[in-house]
Amino acid sequence: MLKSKVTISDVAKAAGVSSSAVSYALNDKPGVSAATRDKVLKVADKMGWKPNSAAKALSNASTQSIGLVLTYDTHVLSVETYTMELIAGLTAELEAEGYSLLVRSSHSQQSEMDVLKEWIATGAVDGVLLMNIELGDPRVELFAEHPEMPVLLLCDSTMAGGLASLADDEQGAAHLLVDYCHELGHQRIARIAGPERYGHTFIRDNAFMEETAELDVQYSCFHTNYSPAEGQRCTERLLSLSKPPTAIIYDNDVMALAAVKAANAMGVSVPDRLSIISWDDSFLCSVSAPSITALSRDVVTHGKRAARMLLDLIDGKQVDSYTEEASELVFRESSGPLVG
Amino acid sequence: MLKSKVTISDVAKAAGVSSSAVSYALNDKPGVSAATRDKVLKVADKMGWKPNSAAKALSNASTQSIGLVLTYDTHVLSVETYTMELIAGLTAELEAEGYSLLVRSSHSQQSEMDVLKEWIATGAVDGVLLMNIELGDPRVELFAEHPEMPVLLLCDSTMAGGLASLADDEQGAAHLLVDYCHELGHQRIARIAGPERYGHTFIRDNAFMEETAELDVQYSCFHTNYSPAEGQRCTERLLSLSKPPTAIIYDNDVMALAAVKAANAMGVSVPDRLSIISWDDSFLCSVSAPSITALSRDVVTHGKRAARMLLDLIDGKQVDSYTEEASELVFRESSGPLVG
DNA sequence: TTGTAGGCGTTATCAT
DNA sequence: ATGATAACGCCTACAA
Repeated sequence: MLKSKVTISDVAKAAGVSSSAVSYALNDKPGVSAATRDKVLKVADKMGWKPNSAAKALSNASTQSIGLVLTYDTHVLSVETYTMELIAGLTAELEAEGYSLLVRSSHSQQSEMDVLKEWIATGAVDGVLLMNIELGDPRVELFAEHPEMPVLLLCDSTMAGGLASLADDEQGAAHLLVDYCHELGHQRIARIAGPERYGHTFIRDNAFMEETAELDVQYSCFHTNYSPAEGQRCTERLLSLSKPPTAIIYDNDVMALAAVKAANAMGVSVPDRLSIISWDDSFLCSVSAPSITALSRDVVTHGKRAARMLLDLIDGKQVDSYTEEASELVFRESSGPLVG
Repeated sequence: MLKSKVTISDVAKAAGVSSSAVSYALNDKPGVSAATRDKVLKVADKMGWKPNSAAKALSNASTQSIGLVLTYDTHVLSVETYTMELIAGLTAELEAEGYSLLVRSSHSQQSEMDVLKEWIATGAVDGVLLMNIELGDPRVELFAEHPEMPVLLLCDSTMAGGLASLADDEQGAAHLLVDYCHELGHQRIARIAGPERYGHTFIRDNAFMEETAELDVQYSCFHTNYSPAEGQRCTERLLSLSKPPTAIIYDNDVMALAAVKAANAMGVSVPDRLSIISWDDSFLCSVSAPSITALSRDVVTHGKRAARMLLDLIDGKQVDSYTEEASELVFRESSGPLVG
């Protein structure tokens, strides 16, 4: 029966060696003979020794954990699966290194800053992951001032202020989407975007303007708070125009779903008169009727890569900012050429 | 400019007092005069002192965190929002106490056990939350053997082996569902359940058998892996019977959604010929066409209560097992009396 | 009321 | 190669 409090000096006593010999043996470090190492390992195993994380952290300054602050309100969390998939990817990759994910939630930007400052000051985590970077985000400046705390930003490198970042290929995605609409013959396309303050919205906005200008396609854009209600409202507004767009791209899936309903209610048939495309793919897109064409990205893999990069940063390795391969478009029933 | 490494003795030196005086002052403990306390607090604040979490943990045996192991595979995580909502509730409640949620993932029951044993042995967390309890779950025994580690089980108290638990009112929910179907005039009802090994499936099975027997309603049940594919398959099988059920209850929403499609494909109109009800409510149920009647529970609040109970356990308070109020049924388009 | 000293478990620095 | 010993930062008897 293993007692739960076996210390390194207990093992040392039992094995008849010093505690430093035990430490070397258990950490696979030189400075101890093979015979001693074997004996120590055997004894430690039999006694059920496990390293005390607090003591290790105190002496090492290594907590074996990375920090993530959740800022989404619960309404969004109960609709979107992005964060959960990201966490799944993160923890899966961290698991292999024995790392944990330390999660805190915050109800405001200020309280998130407080948590981050606390982490920096107390060393409660070995590294930090930042998501939903905004334009002029104070978090970027905070970590720029504290290079001792490894940090990875999930955003375009142009917004990372020189810090390491991991981004989706928004430019490539915009190209894919606009090209697809253009090939289907759509001349007026619109986009219902997320909040303007988010960095990735900004990047998408630029990319879309460029791509549509290139192909000489008419383009308009509304910004929303990602809610189905706003998705519906903007869709109705666009469809009421004398020359409504014939293809609309939505920055998330719930707005696209709301749009399908709105179009139906207005008697605009999808996809014959209107193509609806979602920037985010999810189960919702495939079960919707009609099912929704969507840009699919592998969020779990994204999370794994983020964890890998952050672990490398913690290891002191050189880590270059990275952009994921362009997502792929999953063709479903909600999009097609104009009919009639 | 605050340096990030301010220790308690730095503050003591600056304030011209001893380190113990500083400790007392900062922790609001007696043993120091009001004047000294004020001075210490002022100096500590000016120097930007923050307690080093590792040192605190080492001397206190308190890590200010609770542990949660994610075992769901990524496929399930990308479809269900339950876990994310639970995490949102947990972290929201923990936030107030300055606690964090420590998340690990595991790919097997064995690896989850390893993580839990590690937590118990190293004291990496102050308490543990266990979800998806199975019949004869080894985790229950593990924590029964380690009463020094506070633990809360999200399951019926009958499966908790004497440990503290927080449960949904499955009995009440079953009563609600069966009663509703019976009042609509359904005489043959079926249930497409989750995996038989889960404790809550077991509890639901029993409750359903009792409730249907009570009202003399014919009842049959299939167990699945929660996937839409199995939801579809079981639905088709049931609808092919010479005397098919006229109401089917699904243990989760994605199966209910798949069922709507399956019924449509077989020419069985919903709800005129078949009522479809989901045990779990989510955004999916409201956007489905037809929208799906569902049992709605507030998972975020559930998570908050779980965190509260676990914090109380950590505080050494007496915590009684608790069962949430029965969920409520949200009436939508997929259910109704038999027509024709 | 105050300060000193010892312990928490580990790692790192010295001697031997 | 090995074994004392000193950090790491905090808390808490205990002594002054």
